[in-house]
Amino acid sequence: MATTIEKVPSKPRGLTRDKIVLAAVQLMESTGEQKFSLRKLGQQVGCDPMAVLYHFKSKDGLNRAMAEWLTAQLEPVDATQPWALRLRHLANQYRQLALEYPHTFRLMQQFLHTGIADFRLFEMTYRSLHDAGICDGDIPHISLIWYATVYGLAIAEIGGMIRQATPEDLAEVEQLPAGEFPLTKRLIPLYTALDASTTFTLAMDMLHDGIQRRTILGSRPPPSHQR
Amino acid sequence: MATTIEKVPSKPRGLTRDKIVLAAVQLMESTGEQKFSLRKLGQQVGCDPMAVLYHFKSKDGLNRAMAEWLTAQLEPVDATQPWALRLRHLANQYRQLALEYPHTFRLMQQFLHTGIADFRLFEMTYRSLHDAGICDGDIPHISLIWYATVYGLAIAEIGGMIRQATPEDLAEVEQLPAGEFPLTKRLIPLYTALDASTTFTLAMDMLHDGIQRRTILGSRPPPSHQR
DNA sequence: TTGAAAAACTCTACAGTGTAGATAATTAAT
DNA sequence: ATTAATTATCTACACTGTAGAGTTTTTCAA
Repeated sequence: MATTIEKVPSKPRGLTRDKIVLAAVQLMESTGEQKFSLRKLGQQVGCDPMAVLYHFKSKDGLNRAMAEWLTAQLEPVDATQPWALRLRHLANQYRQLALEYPHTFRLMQQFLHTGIADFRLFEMTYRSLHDAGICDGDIPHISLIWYATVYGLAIAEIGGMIRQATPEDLAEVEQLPAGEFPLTKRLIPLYTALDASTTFTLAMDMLHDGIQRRTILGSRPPPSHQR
Repeated sequence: MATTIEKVPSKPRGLTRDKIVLAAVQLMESTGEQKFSLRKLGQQVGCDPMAVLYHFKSKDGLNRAMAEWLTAQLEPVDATQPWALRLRHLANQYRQLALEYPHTFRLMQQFLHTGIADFRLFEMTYRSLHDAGICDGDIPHISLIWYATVYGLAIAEIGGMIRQATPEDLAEVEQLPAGEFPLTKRLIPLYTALDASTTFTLAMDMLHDGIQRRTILGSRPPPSHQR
């Protein structure tokens, strides 16, 4: 069933897949996922809603194509740079993409295997980890961890988990019983000045340090988790 | 607008909120988010669909309550254990929850602030990080990173990103041009024996090692990221 | 016990959704 | 020019969340 190369059946005239996808992404970002609908999309691109459904078999198919488009926006990293810089650059691209297309980005969670663009990115990640000195046996685990972390951070940010505390947050914490939540009460003010990009950078630095530590040259004493 | 303590308006008879939420979670897990509907839920609990909407103001409100219920399933960690064990235990609980309620778990992403149950968990995390020796100024960043990572890993697993490679995957990679994807082709067989729980454990170990390294006692030479 | 206010629940209706199936318009190929 | 295929539209259907009015049930004071 392999989703190999789609044999483009020669598209004569009218609206192309690309135009529809682009309009779909724009609509998705301006209305949000809830309000998004095929009818509105059809109205936007000036065609019957069913035309959209002809090009992509279903709404699901359209969503997949949108995710694929997003993935394609990521540009390849410079292979001459040191591995850590490459991963940092790639991670930042993911974050930027999430911030620019927050609603569409969530689709990337669901449709991970969107096509060949993914393999391009995987290969880049594998290459970086290999250059870092990670042995083949560990690369699958670590590349998955890397992606899960980047996605997790990006979605935590656009989902509102990583954000500055609002006055409402402060008021809410204010009402908590002091005895049970001493640290929450002490720390909540620090959230008012939180910088999300700092959080992201710190997270990736910690992860990359951890990766380096798993290499032969990376650590003086072998890691030896205490358990 | 603080979501403080809901003043229960004395529920006389019939179906309680709890029963509805429980049935909703079960329905969500048996049908998936797409097929879930208020009408089916009403049929399941034996009442008019509008009764559900009376107790929770909207479908959104119901979803929030479901997320809240999930959060409440997490049991407090033993405060006498060392900090790393506590965090590990909590992380594993999250993972187990995600594996048991994959569809409902995704709602937790959207509705992070679900009530007081969250603060209980936050306080536990803060306490662990504090006991680890993290200074107050770093705790917000690191606790956010911790949650983003745990969520990211859990959702990557239930979303199918962290999984063993299928024969279809192998066939798909087989067709890639060898020149451009040497590592992908070399590594893909390793995915057939991938163990997701190992990946999860490794990720959390790396994160916790990184946390320990950020403490005063944790590292011989101060981290000093090479850039 | 009675009356009335409040709460809990149901009914009906409506605008909006994705999409199957038949139809029409356009393009390509012989 | 006549097919045949592709591309786009139209109609219809089952289904969705929910507003609003109506109905039942519970609570509680006189």
